[in-house]
Amino acid sequence: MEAIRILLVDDHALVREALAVQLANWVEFEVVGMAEDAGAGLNVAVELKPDVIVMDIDMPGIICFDAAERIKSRLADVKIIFLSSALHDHYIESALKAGASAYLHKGEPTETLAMAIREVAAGGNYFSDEIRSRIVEKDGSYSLADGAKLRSKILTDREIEVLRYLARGLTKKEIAGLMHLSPKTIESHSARVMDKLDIHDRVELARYAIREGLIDA
Amino acid sequence: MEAIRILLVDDHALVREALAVQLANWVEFEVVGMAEDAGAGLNVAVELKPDVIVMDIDMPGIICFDAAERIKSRLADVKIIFLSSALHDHYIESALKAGASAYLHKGEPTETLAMAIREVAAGGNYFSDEIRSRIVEKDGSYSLADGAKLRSKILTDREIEVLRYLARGLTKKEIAGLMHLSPKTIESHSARVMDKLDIHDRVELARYAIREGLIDA
DNA sequence: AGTGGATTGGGGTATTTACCCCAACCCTGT
DNA sequence: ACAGGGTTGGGGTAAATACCCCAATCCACT
Repeated sequence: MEAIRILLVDDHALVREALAVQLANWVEFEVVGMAEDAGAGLNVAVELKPDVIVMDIDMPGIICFDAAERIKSRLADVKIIFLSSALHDHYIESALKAGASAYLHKGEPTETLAMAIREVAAGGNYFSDEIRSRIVEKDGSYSLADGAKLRSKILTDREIEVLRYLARGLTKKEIAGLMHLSPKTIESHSARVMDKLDIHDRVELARYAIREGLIDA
Repeated sequence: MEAIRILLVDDHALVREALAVQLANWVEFEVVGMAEDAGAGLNVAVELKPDVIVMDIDMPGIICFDAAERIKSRLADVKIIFLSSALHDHYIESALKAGASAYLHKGEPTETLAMAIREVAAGGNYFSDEIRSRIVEKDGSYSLADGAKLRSKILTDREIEVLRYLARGLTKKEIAGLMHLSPKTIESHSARVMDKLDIHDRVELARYAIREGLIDA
């Protein structure tokens, strides 16, 4: 049996190395490369063509989902496993949209990660229990269940764009300038975002955006 | 030579186990226990009396500094090493006040952690370069340098209290009600906080409070 | 062809914020 | 005894926010 070739992506050298050593306990795994951010992960991935990419998401925004999507478009066969300490619906949804084969909590023991790797390498999926209860399968692809969608009420692209500016403390006038729109339009988007999220002031909005990983604190 | 007995505290099972395996590469280290949060760490520490405690700080507020302080008061000889992916002045200051012997960034390679462990076990200290530039030594104990203190300007108790409410999105009127004070007083505190921190809107204030661990996102 | 959602924008208003001024009071340290 | 910092509050103003109303455009879906 051939080894499952693994690429690790995590911005913490300590965690990265530690995971690599851990996975070396399984003879069927071979960690062929590591990268310290999603961008580097993309480059290394196309170069090494691993079977499975284990990608840590937590800190620096949503670029990892972006990178994952681009990786999948170039290497259709690669399986992506997301590791996270947060289980926000937005993360889960983005991961699923990016074509993740697995999503698991960092709190799980290494055995679970090993199982997930074997599972996805064989063409399957793995999702932690808390996540499985929030997603639905359809034609072999997964998406957020409606219940969860209601919780992470679906914001449109434009709304999310405005939300990110709002949550960084820009005034509506400033945002209007940046987006080449009327302040009144920003006002409209802002009001609809607040309505959808049932949030009624900017501070709560900012905290929401931080929790959902839309911006850093 | 006797082994250095180590206790690992990290809320991610994956990271915890991975670190343990990593440290097993050094014969002079013995990981005698692990805990998944600061509270459990306190209990395990008094039970096992390790030489060194490696404690991860990132997520759940400031309890770890609290726990660290209590551990130090019960086991004066134990050395505490903090791991963090953030280098906020408030964290550093809290860690130093709690009696940390080392503080290092998670981005460092495992060798650096090993070095730090050896160093503190021998009675020394270890701080990453970025940190060493921000702290000063005095009579064997360390504290934040004035420059850094200027950046994390010293807020009074009352100011911090008001800041925490402000950062949670309460209006000044609501805060005044909660604290049995005039809205004008809250206004005064708020203005002084913004002045000291050189922050000019509530959203930035909230993000500051979240970064500093004063509130959760 | 027509419905609906997304995007864009305007009018108006009440509340809240940020910022300026000022001044008591109390407590602590010299 | 006196200075200085912390805490408490007031008056006033300009800006920003939250929230209500409404409507034109455009694009996709059936």
